[in-house]
Amino acid sequence: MPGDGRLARGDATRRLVLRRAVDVASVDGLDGLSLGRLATELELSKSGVFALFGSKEELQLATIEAALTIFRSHVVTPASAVPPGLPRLRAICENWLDYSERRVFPGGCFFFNVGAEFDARPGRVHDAVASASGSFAGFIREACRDAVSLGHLDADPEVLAFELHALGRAANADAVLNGGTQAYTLARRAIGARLS
Amino acid sequence: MPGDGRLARGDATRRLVLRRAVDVASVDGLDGLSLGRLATELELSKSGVFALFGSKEELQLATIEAALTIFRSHVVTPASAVPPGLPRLRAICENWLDYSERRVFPGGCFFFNVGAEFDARPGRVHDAVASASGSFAGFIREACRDAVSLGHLDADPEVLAFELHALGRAANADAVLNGGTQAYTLARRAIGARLS
DNA sequence: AAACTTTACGAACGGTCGTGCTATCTTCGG
DNA sequence: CCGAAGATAGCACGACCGTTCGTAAAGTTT
Repeated sequence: MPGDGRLARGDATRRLVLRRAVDVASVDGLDGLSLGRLATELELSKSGVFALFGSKEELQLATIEAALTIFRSHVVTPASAVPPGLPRLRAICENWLDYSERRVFPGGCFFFNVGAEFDARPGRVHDAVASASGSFAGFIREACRDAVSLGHLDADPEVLAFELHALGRAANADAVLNGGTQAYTLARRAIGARLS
Repeated sequence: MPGDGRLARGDATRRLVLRRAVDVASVDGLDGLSLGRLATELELSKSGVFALFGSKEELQLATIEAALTIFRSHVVTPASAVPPGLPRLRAICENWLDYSERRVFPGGCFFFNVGAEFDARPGRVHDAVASASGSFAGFIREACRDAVSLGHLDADPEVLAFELHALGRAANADAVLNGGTQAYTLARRAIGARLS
């Protein structure tokens, strides 16, 4: 019986599909996702993939959720393990730049891409993206507040959080668009200047 | 005879189509552009619109070119008219934030959106977007170099240019995704701190 | 006025999209 | 060993996609 906490068998296929879906979406966007393409690439039937999610929108939402899990495991969770204040703030920035630079998603930061894709469209997908993005922004903000209230830094925490988030995203954008690693170098220098 | 420098008369329709195309693309992306949709909305025939450009890719490239003209007229050209150094640098930032905040394109900055859309895909559209984005980044960089060499500021001009560009784009991204104007306020505070 | 080019249209094409239905296959409790 | 239930496949649908072709007006040139 589903819903009793045990894994349904179909969860294996679901995971397989979602793993591919996040990679595809990071390059071609959540609109670039297509049931037929996923099915062909994974040698499944289109209707089988469809049945796993029930609608394209549900597939998109599940893809966001899957990407969020990966993002958290690379950036948020390890940073939460280091002491609050400046050390944690540094860890967040460095983990995020690594996450982008190592291309955990082949198209660069998943949420940067789908955020730009859905920023001006209404609907559940927009809301999910905005919520994920806002949650990470809040995480940075809290770390900045800690660093300031612990006396590690002297700055307006709201502005500082905005700056750090901005620098990371710009590095991702420039590096993916133009290739090379210069953008990460610039971002690290700017972040370093802000966190000293 | 075409190509002799005079305007073909079909340019009126072409302009009409492109004006709509940049608006559509700023919200739904260059892939979200469709010949049929443009034709329906403008009460033209699909084949007529198609014939104006010859292929969808050419339509996308022409749309980028049209957006570039609008962007320049709002941001680059007026800033070029103010004295080089710090005044021009301030003008660039303020013009850009205004351009984003006033929604010259309904989906926010056109090049932010299509940059994120095509950053990881190869092809002529990617190259055109990268070139446009890089050209504006170069414009900021030059203004930063001027400001430093004129003694208006003391900073690494490369890093400063990266920071300013990053802050603007982040303000656009956050404001379009979440609504409200708080992101612009934060960006203006951060930019003001950098330019004093 | 005749010849020709430009501009736009309408119909049709092969293809892919998301979405239903129906059937087959696997799995597992009784 | 059987039957129920879930997972997957096969097939068909209507809609929309970019593209092609033939053609009818409108404008220009001779």
